[in-house]
Amino acid sequence: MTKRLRADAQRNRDDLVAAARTLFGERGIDVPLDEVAHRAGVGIGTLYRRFPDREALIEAVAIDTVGRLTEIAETELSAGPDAWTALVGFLRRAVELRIGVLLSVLTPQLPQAAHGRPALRAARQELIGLLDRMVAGAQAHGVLRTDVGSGDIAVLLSMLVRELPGLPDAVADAVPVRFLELVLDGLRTRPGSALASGPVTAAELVGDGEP
Amino acid sequence: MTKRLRADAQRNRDDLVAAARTLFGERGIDVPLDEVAHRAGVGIGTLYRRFPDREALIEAVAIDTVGRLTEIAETELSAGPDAWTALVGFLRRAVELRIGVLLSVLTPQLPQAAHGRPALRAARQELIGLLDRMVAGAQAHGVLRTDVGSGDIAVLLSMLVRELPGLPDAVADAVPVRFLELVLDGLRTRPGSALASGPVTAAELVGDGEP
Amino acid sequence: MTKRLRADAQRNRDDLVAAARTLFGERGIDVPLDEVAHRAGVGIGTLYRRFPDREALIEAVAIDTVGRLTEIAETELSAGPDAWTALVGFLRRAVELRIGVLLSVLTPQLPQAAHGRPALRAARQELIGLLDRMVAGAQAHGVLRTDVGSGDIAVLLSMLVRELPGLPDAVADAVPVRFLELVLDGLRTRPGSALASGPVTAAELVGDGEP
Amino acid sequence: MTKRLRADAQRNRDDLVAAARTLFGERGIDVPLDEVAHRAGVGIGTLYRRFPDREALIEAVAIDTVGRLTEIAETELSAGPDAWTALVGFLRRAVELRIGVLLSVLTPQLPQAAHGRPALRAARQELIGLLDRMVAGAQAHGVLRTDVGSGDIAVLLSMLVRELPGLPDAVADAVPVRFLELVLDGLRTRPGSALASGPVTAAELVGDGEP
DNA sequence: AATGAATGAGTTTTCATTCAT
DNA sequence: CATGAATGAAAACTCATTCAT
Repeated sequence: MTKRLRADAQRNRDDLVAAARTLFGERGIDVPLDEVAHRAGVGIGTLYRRFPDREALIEAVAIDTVGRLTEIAETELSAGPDAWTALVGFLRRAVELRIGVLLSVLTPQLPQAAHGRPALRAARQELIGLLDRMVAGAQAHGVLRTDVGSGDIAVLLSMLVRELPGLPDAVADAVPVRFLELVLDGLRTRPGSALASGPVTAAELVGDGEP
Repeated sequence: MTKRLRADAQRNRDDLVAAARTLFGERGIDVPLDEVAHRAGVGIGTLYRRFPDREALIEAVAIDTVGRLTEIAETELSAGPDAWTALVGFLRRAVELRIGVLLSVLTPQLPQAAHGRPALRAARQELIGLLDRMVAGAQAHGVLRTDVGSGDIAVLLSMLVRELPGLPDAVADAVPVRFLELVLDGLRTRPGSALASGPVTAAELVGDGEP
Repeated sequence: MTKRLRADAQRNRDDLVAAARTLFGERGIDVPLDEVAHRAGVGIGTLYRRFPDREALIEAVAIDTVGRLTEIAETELSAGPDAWTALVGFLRRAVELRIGVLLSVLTPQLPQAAHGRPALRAARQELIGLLDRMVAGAQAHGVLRTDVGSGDIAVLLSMLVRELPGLPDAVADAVPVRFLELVLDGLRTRPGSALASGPVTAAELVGDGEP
Repeated sequence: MTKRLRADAQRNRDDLVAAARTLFGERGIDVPLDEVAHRAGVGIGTLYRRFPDREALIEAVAIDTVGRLTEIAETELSAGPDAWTALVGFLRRAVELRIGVLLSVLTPQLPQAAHGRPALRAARQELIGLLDRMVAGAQAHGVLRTDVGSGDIAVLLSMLVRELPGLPDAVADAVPVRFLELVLDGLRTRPGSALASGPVTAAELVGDGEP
């Protein structure tokens, strides 16, 4: 890994990632980096010392986000009575916290190079493994329809938590949760309904090989 | 309305709106207006003569989009055997054509002033009326769950057709259709499942009075 | 001369000059020509048909202005009991009407070429002759100090009627008249006071030879 | 005030104001900001970092100018044997240096907001106080006519030093000084001559309260 | 290591001038 | 002749990135 940062430098780094996560969410991935630095309470020079360009900052936010999701997935899997309960719990908590945008949304915006950076690949691989376990388990129990895959779950989550700018606040707050429940109803096995195409696996999403 | 444009000027205007629709969709609402003009095959000056600023162009695209949706809704309502079939047809065709982004996504990005411009309000009002008819009819027939409203439909459509940048092409193409079917399964009346909050009407979305 | 214009074309031309005179005064010589055309109630194309470029329009306004001043000077000279009275009357009426800006202010802004255009030269020459008569006469009578010339009068007038942007309306209205009276007091012969430099003749102003 | 700038930044700022002062004078308030930056020897970005828009730069030049006038007035008042001498000295030196344009000319061109900015108001207030002292003193001694006020002096100065574009250089150089002397002759108390309207105070000019 | 100043390329916007209708 | 649409060069303004302090 990289050298351990001095304590204050580490704090700055964390503040920058937090500021970026918030502003990327609120105002889009194109916010002036000046503003990210300012919200983090540091100078623009400090931002650039820590992240050589915008891409590096995006990657850091992506890794941070994937990490949060992984934690949630682990907790739910170990706590829950079965895979479907864990999947539902995972989605509800992620939606609640509005985490997810970056898994498939921002991450792929990164230019080729960044895409395959080891740190991000590794973090992603771990999350994908957990998603696959939840999906496979829930399908084995017969409660999750079999024409969806872990990739569908990942995209779904990204879609649900993405900001829809301009909605009245009350609606914007309610929508992700409402739609998740709607979709959960649609995800449950039901006789006679089938999607035209086959399941999308998480691995397909990131263009890697098999997990 | 405003004075009728000369034939060639009208053609240019149409080309500009078409170019903007495409580019806004492909590359985001921030594309250089230069490129919009170039793709429309006119000079930048012509763009600015017709649309005094980016906002005006966005509004034009928004009105255009709402108009397309209205047409589809009218066709389906008059052709279909019942309201639910019309609603499903409407959503399938809109998703197929990837129309919808602007109803609740771009439109609200407009600054306050533009928001209430008569032309846009009027177009929107008409579409909302049709959505309400489809929703109310399908609920009367007992096939659409009663805890969703026309506003849910509008937001849903916007969400489904919004570009999720960075997905592999195959996935990006399949996702909106797959998810629509999933959600349609979730939308059908089913015993014992209910959303926590009440229906969202389309009127709520735009901050106008009652339907 | 140029060919006589059709009646409506002549009216358009006059309207354009009037609009330009007003707008040049109010907003400076750089107003968009679009606005001049619009205020005159014609299309921009019409403006350009009549005046090939901004310079030509300025020249037209200049000639128009010089003509108005000439008329006033002639009236005062023929009506007044003596040259000094005529001079005072000329200045008071010109200031009252806020005419004068263009004599030495706008005119010289014209590029070389325009400067010597026969029409403007001729008009100017005529006015200069009248100014010289008034000045020489008033000095002969011993009432006008002899260290000023007709050029001083011309510049003075231009200075007095020039818009001083941003003054409260009441002040802006009062100032030219107040200052004219102040200067008239200063212009009267008085023992013991003399300007460091000699009189400035109107001919010097326009860089022509002797009249 | 605002935080102290770094030494080199302060130097740049000063250079920018100096360049703007010169170019505004020579070529009008509309010179391309590019050229201001270039003459100051910095990039356009530096200009915009320091002055967010043209207006801010104008305000800075205005404050600078008012400050110079204040200095001159203070010197003359403390050095001179009496108020009239101080007033004459003040006007002669200001005219000599061609300072004054901005007091009533540029300053008021600023949009409403800028107009009342504390820094400019304060600087102006100080100068107005000095002008009032000179005027009142000279009138008390019976040498300055009583139907003029400090506002007349301010406007007069602005008028005298304003560039009259297009005059032959020799004339343009001589005019302000010549006319000042003429006006000084008109300003001296003289029996039987009175202005139609009352004195204009400097306070009236800027729309503030009483002197 | 942190800071914020400087730079200049990229965009937006305006407007004089030309030209098709 | 009149009109107003189209054009593109020029000026305003923003922001990513580098660098001196």
